[in-house]
Amino acid sequence: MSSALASADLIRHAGLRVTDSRRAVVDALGEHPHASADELFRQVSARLPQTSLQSVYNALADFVGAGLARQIEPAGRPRLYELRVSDNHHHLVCSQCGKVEDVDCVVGAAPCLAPSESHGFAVEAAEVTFWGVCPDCAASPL
Amino acid sequence: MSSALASADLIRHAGLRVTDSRRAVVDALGEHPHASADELFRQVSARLPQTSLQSVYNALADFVGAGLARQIEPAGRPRLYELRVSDNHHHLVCSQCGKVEDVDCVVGAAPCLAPSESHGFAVEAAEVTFWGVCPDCAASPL
DNA sequence: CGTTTGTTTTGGATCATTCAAAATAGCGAT
DNA sequence: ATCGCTATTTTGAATGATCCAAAACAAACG
Repeated sequence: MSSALASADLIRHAGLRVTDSRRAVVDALGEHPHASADELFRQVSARLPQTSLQSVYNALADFVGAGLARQIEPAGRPRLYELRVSDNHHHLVCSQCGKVEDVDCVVGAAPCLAPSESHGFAVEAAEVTFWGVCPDCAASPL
Repeated sequence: MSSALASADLIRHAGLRVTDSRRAVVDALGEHPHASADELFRQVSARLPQTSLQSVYNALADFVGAGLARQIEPAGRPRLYELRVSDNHHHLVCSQCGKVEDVDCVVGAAPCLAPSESHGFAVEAAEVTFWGVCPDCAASPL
């Protein structure tokens, strides 16, 4: 398997020490993009039972700090993490089940980065969240 | 003063009973758009000391339910409330001090509502948050 | 003015996240 | 291979924002 090596390299190249729990978190994130700390903890626990939730939080914070992961925070939901960091994409969230899909930047280049009035702010980023109902939830009315 | 009357009307027309604390919350929201429950509680307490934080939460939840107020939730910050509900505008948040400004819908009508791929979702809304540094924070480096 | 029903209060619970100190383990140098 | 330095993990507890539920209270209608 090359994925074990790959995750180690990702971590090392980010300037972090390679540990079992960090590898497990990276792997879990690869299999479950848009997962919460808690979901990742459950995934990691399956293979590395001694890992603590706190370690998952630590790893995620380190990854975000090192630019290896990004976090998103849909309103009213726990923070989610993803490995896709190199591009500026947005998210589509199911308002019923919380499922998240990636959405490429909407209108071409960077109109996302141009509010009509900037109130003197030095605008650094624009975050777009689309809310809707996913196919599964549309099919099974509550 | 007409504002006391105005807030009562707003509340009544939303189908809610008019109470001192609700009026106080509406008034505080008028003076402090984009305020958190806690900030509003402090404002309200100044004039109505017996009011509880829970009542402010209750009032805000009722307002949101009745379409009188809207809530926004900038990542990593407590929920904020605003009375401006009739239009679909967005927000510009200072990443340092948290100050929030309104921004009218960016690209004209509703391109905000058109993600490039919708993954089969029935898209209902788009939420845009611009992050930047406000003039005050730019002037006074930490 | 009394009744009904919605609202407020009080006190506590919950969830996600963070803090801090002690124990442990990478990994570069020996 | 081992040492030692320092980063990381663990453990246990704390925090902040929000919500829940039952009892006391009050607005609005007749």
